Amino acid sequence: MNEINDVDEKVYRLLQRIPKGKVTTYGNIAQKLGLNPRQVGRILSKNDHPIEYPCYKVVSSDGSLCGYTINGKTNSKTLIVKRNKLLKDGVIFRNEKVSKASIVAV
DNA sequence: CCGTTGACCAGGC
DNA sequence: GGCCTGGCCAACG
Repeated sequence: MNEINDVDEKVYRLLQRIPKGKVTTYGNIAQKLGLNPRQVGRILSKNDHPIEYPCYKVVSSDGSLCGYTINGKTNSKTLIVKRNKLLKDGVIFRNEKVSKASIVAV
């Protein structure tokens, strides 16, 4: 059972606000909500809602993909899923990283 | 209570 | 651009 508290809900709201074809960073969200970047990652890893919320639209500050937990597991497989979702959204990739042009601030 | 562990980040080289 | 370091701070055992 994942209970959604206030902070979590704010994070998820911001996710839904990211334009199609764009992504944002953990640090950006953190700053927006006055949190530590690590706390944002923690929230997403513990309360991932891969269907309802586009948590895949969050990448590291340098554009590289991290984590992406599905059903409590994080591995190369889930990482591929994340990349595919981003590609499908029209996000531009530069090697294995998201191009800076696709990273937007919320 | 303490040490370890992260879906991080900025700065220095 | 990549690698390393220090800082960060809640959660866990």
